[in-house]
Amino acid sequence: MENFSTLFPCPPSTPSPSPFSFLSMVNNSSHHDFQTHKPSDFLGLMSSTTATAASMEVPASDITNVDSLQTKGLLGSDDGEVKSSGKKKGEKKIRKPRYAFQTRSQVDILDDGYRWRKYGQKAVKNNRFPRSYYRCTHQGCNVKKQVQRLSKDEGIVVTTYEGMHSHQIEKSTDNFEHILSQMQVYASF
DNA sequence: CGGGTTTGACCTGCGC
DNA sequence: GCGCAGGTCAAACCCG
Repeated sequence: MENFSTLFPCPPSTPSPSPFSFLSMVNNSSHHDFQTHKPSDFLGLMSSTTATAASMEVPASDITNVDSLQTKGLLGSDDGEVKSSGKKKGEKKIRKPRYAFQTRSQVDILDDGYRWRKYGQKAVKNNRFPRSYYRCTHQGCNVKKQVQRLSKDEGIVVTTYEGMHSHQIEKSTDNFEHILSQMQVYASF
């Protein structure tokens, strides 16, 4: 759980069906090309973002990459094999790469434009907040996400995405696009 | 009535 | 093998 890959590829000119299009690249091996940002720089910028976003009613206001996460057991690795030795005899269990955002938000759910259905909630060890499990409701799209609030800082919500969307975004995400645009700015540092 | 949420049970992997 | 923790299922429930 220590070594996660970069969270914000955000290539400047990628044709995308949604602000979260970079999630569609998770099955692309090139995601290793993306560089990690220094968490200190990143978080430093975030504080200003928080104020801005808060005044715009966005659901989530700052975003950072998982390299700064130290929550035990919160995330898997980025190379598709989340479990350390998660393989079955005969066929190996393929786990999709997972990508996490750390966001500072009053609400748990980021309105990323896709429709999600909650399918589970679990209490997490060493965390007084439960982890929620969501699946994309679009037919044939089995993207999942987990949402968890950090117990050490309850203002921070970690959203972990697994898989890629196979469809267009389903509703307007003006607010979220604004966040994404800000993310790109930060990513350029 | 359809779609989403809640929640306890169940499954699986892992460490001891 | 056992117990624990994470992840998923599915029935019941809720709500527009």
